[in-house]
Amino acid sequence: MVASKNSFGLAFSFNDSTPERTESGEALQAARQFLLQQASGLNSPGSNEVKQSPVQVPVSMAMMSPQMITPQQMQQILSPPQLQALLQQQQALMLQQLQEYYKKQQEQLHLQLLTQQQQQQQQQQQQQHTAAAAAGWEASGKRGELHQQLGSKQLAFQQQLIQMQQLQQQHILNLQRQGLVPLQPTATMQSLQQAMCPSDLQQLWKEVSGVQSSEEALKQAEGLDLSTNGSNSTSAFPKAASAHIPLHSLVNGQSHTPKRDRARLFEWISSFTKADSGDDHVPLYSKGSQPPSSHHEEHAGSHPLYGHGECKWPGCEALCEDMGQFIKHLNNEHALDDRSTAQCRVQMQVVQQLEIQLAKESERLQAMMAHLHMRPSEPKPFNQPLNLASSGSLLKRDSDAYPEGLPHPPTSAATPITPLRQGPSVISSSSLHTHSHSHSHGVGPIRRRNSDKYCTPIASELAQNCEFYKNADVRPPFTYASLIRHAILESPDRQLTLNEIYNWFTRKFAYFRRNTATWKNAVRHNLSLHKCFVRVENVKGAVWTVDEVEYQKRRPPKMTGSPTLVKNMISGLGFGSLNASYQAALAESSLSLLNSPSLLSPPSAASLNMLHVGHDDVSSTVEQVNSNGSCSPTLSPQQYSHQVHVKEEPTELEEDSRPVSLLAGVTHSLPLPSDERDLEEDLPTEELE
DNA sequence: AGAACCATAAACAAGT
DNA sequence: TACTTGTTTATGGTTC
Repeated sequence: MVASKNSFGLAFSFNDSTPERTESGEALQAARQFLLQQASGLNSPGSNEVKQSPVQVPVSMAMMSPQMITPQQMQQILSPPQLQALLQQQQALMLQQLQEYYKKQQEQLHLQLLTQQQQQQQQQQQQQHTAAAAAGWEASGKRGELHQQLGSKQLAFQQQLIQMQQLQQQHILNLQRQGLVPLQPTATMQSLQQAMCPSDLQQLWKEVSGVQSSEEALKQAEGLDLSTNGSNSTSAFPKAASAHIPLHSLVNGQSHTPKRDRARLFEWISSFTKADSGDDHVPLYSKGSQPPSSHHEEHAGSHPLYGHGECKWPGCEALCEDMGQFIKHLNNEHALDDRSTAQCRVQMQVVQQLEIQLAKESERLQAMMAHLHMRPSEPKPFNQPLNLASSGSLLKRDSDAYPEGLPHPPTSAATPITPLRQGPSVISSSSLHTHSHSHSHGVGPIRRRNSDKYCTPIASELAQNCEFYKNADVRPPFTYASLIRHAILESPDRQLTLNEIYNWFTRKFAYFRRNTATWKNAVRHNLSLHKCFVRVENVKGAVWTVDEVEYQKRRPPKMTGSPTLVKNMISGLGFGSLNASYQAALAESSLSLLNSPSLLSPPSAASLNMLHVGHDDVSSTVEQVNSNGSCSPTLSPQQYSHQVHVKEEPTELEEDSRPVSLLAGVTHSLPLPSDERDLEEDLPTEELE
């Protein structure tokens, strides 16, 4: 007997053979893959409903293989606004599928209950006849015995069912935590409630199952430990459902679980947990990577509980050759009894709980997006159609397609093939590179190549997204060495003290405002390790300079020219916990790689258009990012050709430069928060409205 | 499998 | 003494 507590605090227990595969990380990965599959598989056969989604994913994303992605890569390859765009698309997809899933479950419940109601009536009639014919004492005794056996089975089964439901729920929670599942209390919850009215279902259940309600089953059904997700929510949940059942009762009940049921349950659970371990299956659904709505049951004459030749009753999966056999199976194995009704109850509560959780996570997501300035550019719901890759307007879009004040969805190296919905890749400094935007996002050949020798991958990326990095806690897709070099070259004297480098990091990147010990150590480590960084003694101490020759001697990351790798990187998604270290290097190099005309036939990302072909931000100069953090064009560092000399006190001009809200546009300003929380508090809440 | 690269952690020393 | 700065080593992850 193993009682464990998962990462979400959901207490559940398994018998000895508990498949402990629901590691959250794997689940997240599976969820990401699922989302990507959904995003890229809109045209896959069978996804009839999803296919009609107005949300579309750019071909550049759809063509990518989702299996080999790393979320961190995705985060670093895609520019932040592109991440946002992709996220939104996938959120929309996920939302749709969630809704369909709920509808499906409701449908299943309803149909099953109706079926059982009929069967119940038949059984009652038969029992009446039997009781009349046989000795009343015998008949009732046997019935009671059978009932008891069934009840004990049910208890254990229900417990495991609950656990399974929790696993199921956790998958969704994971998705939600990742921000992959958009939760919009308004439209979403309305539609969900339309699809699933708890009171109606409860009433329906009462009508159908009023005869044999097992008290234990009820307790278990209602005893789901909902503390993790409903603890602080004002849930409209039935009061009984909020009563928590002690863990030991679950455990005790477990001991009565027949082995056969356990085995089946484990099989069923495995169908979810398999996805966690990297399978290309969807955790949310019992089989395959498509939502249930896209399977056979959609066909005429099909049954919501029947698909892939097997029964889809929770925990069953009995093989049924045809519909007739399935109906028989349904009536025999899933007749109206305590177990079935309890399962229905569980299912109802799971659905209800999901709704509650949906609302909560929706609020959280919106708060997160508000904090990150990731408001969708329009007042639009997530499932608002995004610009299509084939949209010709994209190719013509000028910077004024995004009026000032609106966030300019930036492009990034992640969209080498087709444009995303973004126009200029500038988030905040829309005026900085407008001249290049006008044509750069067009088809490949028009890219503005090296015309600006100050445009390096890191420089252009930072120039365009400096406000984003400044405010969003997103790890910049560059190596420490590149960032250090950039900081040094960006300084007027092309030299910085260590402390000034620190300040530059914290100034430019919200990400580096925490874990200071870690990244500062890394900075020092890089300064010492790389020959390209030269320490120059000074009157005031030591400053660090860059030896460009040495810097460019660095061996470029070997991923150059590997479309597969690039593809995999691009197809990544999410903000997982994968190794972020090498991702930066890869992303960094990919920036330049993607600049290759051969790979960028239709260059979509304006930022790409300014990239060098070098392996890194190899330009010996630095682009227009001003050292005061204003991202405004300034003198080229090359104009500061004088020799290294004593540096002045670190300029804190940046403290005065007010980060521009990505949402409000460049005209707005916010005080630079010393802490992300400050920023969050400062954010106008209506931005996400 | 190994090399190369990168990030992270940590120990250590010298200077302030 | 405490902190900063700088060096070095070790480890783990990734890709080619």
